[in-house]
Amino acid sequence: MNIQNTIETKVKKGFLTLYNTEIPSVEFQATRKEFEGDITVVVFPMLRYKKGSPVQIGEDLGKYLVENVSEITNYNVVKGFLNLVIEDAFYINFFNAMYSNSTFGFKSANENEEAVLVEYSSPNTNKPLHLGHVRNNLLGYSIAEIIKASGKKVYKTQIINDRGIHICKSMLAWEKFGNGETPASTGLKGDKLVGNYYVKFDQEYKKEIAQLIAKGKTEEEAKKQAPLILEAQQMLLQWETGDAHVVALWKTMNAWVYSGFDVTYKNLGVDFDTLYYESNTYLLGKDIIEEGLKSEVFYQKEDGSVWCDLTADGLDEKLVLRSDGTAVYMTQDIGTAIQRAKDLPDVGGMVYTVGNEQDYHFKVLFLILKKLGFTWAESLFHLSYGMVDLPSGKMKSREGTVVDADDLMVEMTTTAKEISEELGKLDGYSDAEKSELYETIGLGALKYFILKVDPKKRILFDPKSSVDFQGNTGPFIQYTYARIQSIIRKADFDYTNPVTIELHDKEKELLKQLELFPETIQQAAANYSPAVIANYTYDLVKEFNSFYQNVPILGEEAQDKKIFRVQLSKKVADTIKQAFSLLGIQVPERM
RNA sequence: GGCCCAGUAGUUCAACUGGAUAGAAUAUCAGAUUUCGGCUCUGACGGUUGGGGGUUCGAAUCCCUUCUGGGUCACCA
Repeated sequence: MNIQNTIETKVKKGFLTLYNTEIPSVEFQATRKEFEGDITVVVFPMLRYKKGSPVQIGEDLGKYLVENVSEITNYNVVKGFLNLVIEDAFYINFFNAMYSNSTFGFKSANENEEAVLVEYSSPNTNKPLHLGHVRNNLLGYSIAEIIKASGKKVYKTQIINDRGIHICKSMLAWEKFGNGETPASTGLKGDKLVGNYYVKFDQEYKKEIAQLIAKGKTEEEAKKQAPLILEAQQMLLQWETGDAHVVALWKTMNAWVYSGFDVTYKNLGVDFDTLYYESNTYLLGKDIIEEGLKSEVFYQKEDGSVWCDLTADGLDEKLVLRSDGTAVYMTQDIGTAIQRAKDLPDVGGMVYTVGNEQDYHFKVLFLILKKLGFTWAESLFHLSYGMVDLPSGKMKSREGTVVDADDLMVEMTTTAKEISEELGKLDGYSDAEKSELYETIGLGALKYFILKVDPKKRILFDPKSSVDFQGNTGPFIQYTYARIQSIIRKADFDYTNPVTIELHDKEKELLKQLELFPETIQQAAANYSPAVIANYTYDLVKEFNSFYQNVPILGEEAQDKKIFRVQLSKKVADTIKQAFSLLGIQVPERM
């Protein structure tokens, strides 16, 4: 069924027949546009097994293939590249086979295969989500969808960092300065309200520090002795001992934040299958330390602290338990990973979507889990991504230079509205339909802009000019989709049955691009890169636009060709939709 | 300072993981299309892949070295 596999087998056989030598594999690539042919065999690697002129070997193989593979009609050799021409019938058959397959390219989850857990988002509950979280969420959601489409069961999860000194800061500031404000009384989103008090704390704290310094303290002393920070620390202790008042306040304020996050997640279009709360997991991991000590993965220092020596692996020594017996971040993460493997027994691998500033942390975490001997520890992946910078520099939440996630989405939607109204093709759309459309376009632009870039690279985000609506952008692709829908609406004849025609060059190119979709999904999953999907989709759209410009569709006179072209257009539209669903981007019927 | 990541047209990004003359978009310029939606298409211009060595049939990709930018090296999370 796959032409490449067929050819590979034949090439191997041909090589054996011609030179009496076996070759383990054959290297392929798409034929460059300037040469005749559809698929290319690279001859150079074969020189290892049979010395000689690559051109001669190419000629011999080409001749053999034309004689022995019915689908190959012609060949030519350029340097060490053997270009093969595939007959139209092969592409037509391929098209007819996949035309009615609505999940073309997607593999359904194999029950026997291990599931993958994808963690993303994982916010603190003391402030709203910002642009950095947006990249995290989009990446995490998208990679989960891609892995799912590649044929694995996926669980989406996040760990909510709902406890700790940072939460106490917001709580304390609200108690002191809040006058009983609530989201209901202020009309603010819960996460925004709580975030304001986090900022408030910092402002007041700074004042206190300044006062103490004026009284002759050093900065370091002042930071440690300011009454507010002492109170916050006190509050954290009370929380840990289960103080009724503090716990009640904590629950109330966290509930506000969660309802705020829910709105943001819904607008972003992301979701989760399971949730973990740090307040439930922060004590995990200690018992593992005991076991690790017995199996000598860890060792104890004289003061009682426990360490893992990773110097043999080129890393440092890492603390896993404090001398007072309390846990550190690493302890928690070890415990949480193990807990998840217990909760979801079919999980065989985990993906952590976390920024690249934690590269070292995850390297250490994975190594420790391996040393502890967990089988799934071999399949852990840190989906590390670069920062999102603004033209004005880095985002700092305390300095108010963050781009808020909610504001950003509103801004994108507004821009989409302005542009769409200018072009005005929306007669007959209700206001509700219109605003839904603007959201589709605005978010499409944002998501595509962020996802088309390799995760590892940092992004410079200019809200004003970076998000374009032309060229390699989400709206450009959405537009192409909408235009195809327009054609389909106008196709008022029966085009359901398969036809056989002679292919136009543009049609053949489009079919080749469609054929790549399944392997593109696999590649994106293997590389943990939504960018692979984004770029594929863009290439498909470009190929379609070229076809659209050069070949009449509804205007074609020959009935069979007309039918085929409508089918082809429809399949392109379906594939765009499928591909975009992997990026979490919707497509409009009209725009 | 040690370790990690990035460096590709003016700009934003690619390059099937070592393959052909490094490709798109954008911007600029020139054209096509009274036609299925003028958010379309076709050209032109634009490159010492940060620099220098090496490995081989062949390097943006692998190795060494060097420069620039970022991150990280807490009994913080």
